[in-house]
Amino acid sequence: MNKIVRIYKLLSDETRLRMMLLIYQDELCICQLSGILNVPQPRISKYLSKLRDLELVSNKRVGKFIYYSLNRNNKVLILNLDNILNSINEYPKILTDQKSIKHKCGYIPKSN
Amino acid sequence: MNKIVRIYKLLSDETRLRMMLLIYQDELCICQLSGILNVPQPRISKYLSKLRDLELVSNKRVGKFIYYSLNRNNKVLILNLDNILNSINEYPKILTDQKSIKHKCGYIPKSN
DNA sequence: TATACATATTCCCATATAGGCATATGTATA
DNA sequence: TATACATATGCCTATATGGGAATATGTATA
Repeated sequence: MNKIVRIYKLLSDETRLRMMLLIYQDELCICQLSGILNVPQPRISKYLSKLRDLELVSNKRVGKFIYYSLNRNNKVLILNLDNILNSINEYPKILTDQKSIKHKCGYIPKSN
Repeated sequence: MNKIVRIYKLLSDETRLRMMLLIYQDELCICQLSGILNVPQPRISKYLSKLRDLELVSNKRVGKFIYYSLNRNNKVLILNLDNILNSINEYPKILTDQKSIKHKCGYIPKSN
């Protein structure tokens, strides 16, 4: 039960949850996440490292940037994120976050 | 997002999660939960009070005993508990807990 | 109404945790 | 190879949090 409990713990913080939803939809670099969520870079970096510990994210480097995205291999996580997205109208912040993804920072679309 | 985040927080502790699964299946009094989970009574009582804060449990008094059960009105909570029960074989502890419900303490079955 | 038992709450402390700041590491480019 | 920028990590502190022990509250019954 260790893993599932740790996943719930990661979900139990609003900013981190918003971040997870962002990289569930798109691959984003830390500077983008930092900008969208208005949170200092080291904090984003630490959040991501916790996700890495549980193998819930992948990243790829493109030049100076490292693009993070959420893995789809964990049922509990996906179940919960999908559930939120399906009721996105109940979560205005999430809606706003999703809208502010486009064209920021050094963003390079997925086609790369 | 406050409520959903608080629910994840409640789910993010193994003992509390086990307790929630128990009262999702049956109405149980605190002494039973204390016995099954091997956790002191005041702690169980505190766990339940957090669930009460979010209106996730109901209780009814029968003499000296107070029987608690989980409400079914919160989608996120039910989604996650059902998910665990559907994969119960991955969680041997939960399986054991469910089996140890019967005939303990002053248990009075639901027919009351 | 005294006693026993179930549950709730208060108080207190040890521990964990989050988050800031500084800095290290890695990469591109002038 | 020096500089600039993106990201990761280490260190430190304030704060939150969990949990224990004691005790209060509520109920039944002798």
